[in-house]
Amino acid sequence: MASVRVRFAPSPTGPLHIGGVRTALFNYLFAKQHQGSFVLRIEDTDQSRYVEGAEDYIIEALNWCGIPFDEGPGKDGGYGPYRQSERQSIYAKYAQQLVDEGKAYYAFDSQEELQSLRSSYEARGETFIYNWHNRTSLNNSLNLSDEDIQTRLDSGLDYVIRFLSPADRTLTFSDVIRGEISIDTNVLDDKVLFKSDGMPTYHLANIVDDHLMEISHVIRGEEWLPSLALHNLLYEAFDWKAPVFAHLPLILKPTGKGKLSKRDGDKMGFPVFPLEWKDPKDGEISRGYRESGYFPETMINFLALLGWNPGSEEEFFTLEDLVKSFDLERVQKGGARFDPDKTNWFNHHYMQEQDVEQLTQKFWAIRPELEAVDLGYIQLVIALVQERATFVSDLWNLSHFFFQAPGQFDEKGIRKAVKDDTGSIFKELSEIVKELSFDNSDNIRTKVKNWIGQKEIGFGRVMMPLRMALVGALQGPDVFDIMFMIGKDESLTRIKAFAASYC
RNA sequence: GGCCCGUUCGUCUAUCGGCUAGGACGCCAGGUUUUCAUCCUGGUAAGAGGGGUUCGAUUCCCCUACGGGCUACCA
Repeated sequence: MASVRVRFAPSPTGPLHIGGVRTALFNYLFAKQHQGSFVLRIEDTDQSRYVEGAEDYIIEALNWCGIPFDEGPGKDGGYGPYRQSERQSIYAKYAQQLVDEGKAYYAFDSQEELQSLRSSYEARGETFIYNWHNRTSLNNSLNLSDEDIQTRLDSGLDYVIRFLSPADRTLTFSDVIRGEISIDTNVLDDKVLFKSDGMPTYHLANIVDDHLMEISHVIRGEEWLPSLALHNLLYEAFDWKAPVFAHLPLILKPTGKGKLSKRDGDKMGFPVFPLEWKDPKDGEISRGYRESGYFPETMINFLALLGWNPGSEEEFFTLEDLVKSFDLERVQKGGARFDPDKTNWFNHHYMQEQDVEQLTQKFWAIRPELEAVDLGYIQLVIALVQERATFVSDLWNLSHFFFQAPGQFDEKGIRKAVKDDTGSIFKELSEIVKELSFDNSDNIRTKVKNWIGQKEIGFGRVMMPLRMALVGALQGPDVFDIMFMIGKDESLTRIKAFAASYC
């Protein structure tokens, strides 16, 4: 049995968006599951759309997600080079072969001519299609003598090579996800295979490279479905065995119409790119999942479940789990709306799985005010608030009072917590706390609770203002854990400061 | 407009002719937390419409509607 080889073939025209990441992920999973190879091929045949830095971005994004390629730029697996711009010399030969065999032809129509033809058709409410019904009246080699063709070629006239689409055939081909698809070749156009700038179009380069790179399965986005007929016809024309095809559904906007776009993220406040991206042209910055505090595990998990499901009720999948469970045939046919809420829910889950020590490091790294604080102390704090956080950036809001006295006090909390007798209660409480051993939080808890019990004033009368004094708001972990952490002196200081301002 | 693909709770989805249509996110309620969050429990909510086929259709077929993609010398 031939080995499995799949490829992810993005065009370096900008940052990779999460739809692209998912395509890469599904390719990766399929390859690993079959002990196959995951190839990265850069489809940069359109020089005008090339964007500086996009290729590096793609590679970094795959690495961050934990789905590195086995073969690709800088990682030769014997099928390189992996940038189509570096394979330019290969394509002309194949285009020429099709011309020689009468399966393709030279076309000399200028882009302006074609444009005006399209416009005039459109004005009549029709669509211009360059194919069997008009190719004999257009400016191409089908209508010229061999000498005329040669003269034109020799004169350096611009030309493209177009595929000669067959007429009156009904093509049927299969897709792993969608089953059988059929199409009438009469509606196909004579696609340009080779451009006048000497570069192949996507269609030619794609087929030639997939063949030469011995790609066994093509897993790509649904936007390529309409090209499947052409691609099959090309395999047939070259007499090559076509790979197995699988077309993935698209990722749609959370609300409204259409596929997910960069603008949706800006508008609704979530990233659509794995990594932050700065546009080299206008300097515009697009948010990235990494920079926004999402874990790679989150990315992988939510993308995997967008359009695929295991058939069980499990929701949490690591990359290793996915390699085992993934099944192309269980991929959804319809497009899936992206759900930012569920993505955050996944991140909360993976936050809980984070190693406390590493989490402490990450937290410490983004909070300059913690520079001089003992890491062991920070780690104890993190352990106390980790379950409440969704992002690393949440941690400060959840824990600042462990490191510094509250700078301001929540007004609503004050109204709720402070009563007429709060001042006298705090006075007495301070005396009690002064005598307490702060060896552990249980001791503080027991003693203070006993005292409240004896006083018969109700727990809320003490606990609420105490929390306000310590935290600055009616929130946070257990009050006695906080007291234990910040220590006796600091606890007393905060109680005193609070009493001075609010009692 | 033409071609192709699709259509189960608001969202992601299970169901491969026979169920009170299941789960998750969100939302709501209750419990825990004498706070907030987490967490736990419960609730809310769906088969686009119309025809067939069948003893029986969410499931198979057709039509319509709606959604999506493509329709470049872009990928």
